[in-house]
Amino acid sequence: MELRQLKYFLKAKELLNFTEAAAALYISQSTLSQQIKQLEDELQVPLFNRIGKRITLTEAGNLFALYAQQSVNKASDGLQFIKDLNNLETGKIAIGVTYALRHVVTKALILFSSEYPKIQFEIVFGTSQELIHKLNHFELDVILTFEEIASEAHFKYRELFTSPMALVTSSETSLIHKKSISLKEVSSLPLALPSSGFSTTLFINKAFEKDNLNPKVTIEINDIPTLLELIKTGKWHTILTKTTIENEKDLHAIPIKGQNMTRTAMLISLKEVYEKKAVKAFLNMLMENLK
Amino acid sequence: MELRQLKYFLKAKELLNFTEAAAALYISQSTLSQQIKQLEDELQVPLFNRIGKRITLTEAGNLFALYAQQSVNKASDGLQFIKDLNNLETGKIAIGVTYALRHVVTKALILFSSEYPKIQFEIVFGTSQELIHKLNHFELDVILTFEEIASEAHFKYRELFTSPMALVTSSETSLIHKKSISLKEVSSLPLALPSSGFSTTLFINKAFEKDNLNPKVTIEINDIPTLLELIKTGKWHTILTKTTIENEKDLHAIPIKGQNMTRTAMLISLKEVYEKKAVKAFLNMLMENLK
DNA sequence: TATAATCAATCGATAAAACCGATTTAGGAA
DNA sequence: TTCCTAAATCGGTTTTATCGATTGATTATA
Repeated sequence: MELRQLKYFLKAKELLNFTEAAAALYISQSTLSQQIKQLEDELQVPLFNRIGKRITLTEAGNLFALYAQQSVNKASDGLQFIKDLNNLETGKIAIGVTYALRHVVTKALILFSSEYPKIQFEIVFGTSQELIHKLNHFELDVILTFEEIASEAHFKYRELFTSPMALVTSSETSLIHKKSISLKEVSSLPLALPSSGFSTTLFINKAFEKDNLNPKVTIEINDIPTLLELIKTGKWHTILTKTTIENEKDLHAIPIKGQNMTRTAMLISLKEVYEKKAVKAFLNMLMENLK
Repeated sequence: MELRQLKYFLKAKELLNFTEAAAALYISQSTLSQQIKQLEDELQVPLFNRIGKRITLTEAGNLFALYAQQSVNKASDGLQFIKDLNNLETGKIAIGVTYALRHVVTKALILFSSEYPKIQFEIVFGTSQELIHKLNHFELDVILTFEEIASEAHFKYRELFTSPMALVTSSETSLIHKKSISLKEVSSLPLALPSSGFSTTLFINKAFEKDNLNPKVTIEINDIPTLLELIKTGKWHTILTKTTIENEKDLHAIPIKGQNMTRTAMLISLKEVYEKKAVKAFLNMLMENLK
């Protein structure tokens, strides 16, 4: 039993005339006869009565038609659904973002959703490690994060922009007039940093180590909004990429001096996994929006 | 898109391993690869990600699988349904009966229903002409009636039994002691007959004509139960086949003398129309029951 | 009533395609 | 590295879907 045969049968049922049905199907009458016969052989029951040159449906034919129609419909529904998927009329995008890049995503998200309102989103915030783990387990389509120390062969990397590492401080402190600040100066300030799992912390700790500096880290915290809350009190300072506090009114970012004190924001996805049409479109819009 | 391909795809989806799926489907891995590829080409989207030697489902694959599964299911449901039909676990039998033969049908009906309780029945009582009309319009599978004057080529006839024409009279009348009665005697009695559309009436009127007799028909009526009601009063007599009043307690049948005074009960069906399994089984049981 | 037209079935031939085995390619394991 | 394994690819074979022509039978019509 094949969909082809079911379609032939349904057309023959509709027209109750093999010759016309064959014409409507763009096949020869001979072919139609044979395919119907084959279907009947498989079901071991005639679907049509052959009364002289006329045909009528048998009971079996009439009842079987219901199932045949549904089978054909489901298949064509599936085809239609895939087409919708390609036209961005359905589908889901799962994005992982490190907190530092949340503004980049939200801006693109708002724009994209107004153009393709039917596309669903799942946004996952987390550390780079967490997100990469999810990416490897096919739970995410793409992640937005800063460059990794070691690049992996099965990932596809797309650079977005660079952002300097910066001392983040309350707008109220006396530091805000400085154009830039050295790592040594930073190390003497009371610091509250993201937990060691965060890539920014990993990155900056390496820099301190290299310069043999001992920063005064009094707080480690794994939630950035809470961290920013603390910084706003003026009692602590922290170190983040400048992008992270782009839209924060009460905070100020002072770039840190040094050659390697900039980081590159990247898109990371799996090289060999088919990239959904919707994801492609979203990423294009996101990158376009950065220019 | 063919059911074959959908089945292949679903098996591959289930095992996530082309080699194993091919083995489970009793086809070569090469064939499976090709058929999946063909399906993907038609949908214009990959269903599987090929990550090294592993495969995983794409979003499209995962969503399409729902439709594929339903399409396959509907087709196999159809097949199963037809099998049930052949096993008499479903289906409908439409029988036309002339009133005279109702006991024959009801007896078989009760017996058959206890063996095949899932089979539906539609019983249509009517005159031979009415029933034959319905038979020709495929509204009935088979009819039970007495032999027709003219047999038609596109009908299939099966004889059941013969039954004498009889004068039917109330059990109270003085006639009940007679073993038989002549047509001439009958013609002198007050008669209530079925309407002229009934084959029994057509039949007996021809016999009267042949013998140049003028029967005293005071009532014609097209409903047999009402007719019998009238006969029970003893005021009238009627002429029916003996079978007609088989189970009537208050009535008595006296066979009419003469060579052609018996009628043959028959099954009539359409020659070139497929006879349902259920109908076959029912008619077998009916005929078996007459022995 | 003969004749023509029509329709489904059948036949033989052809083109299409499903399928297989062998080979290639490449990832993953030892 | 080398071996093992899984999917893709290639070339050839078998199967089958398809066609055109014909047959057989029914219906319409002249």
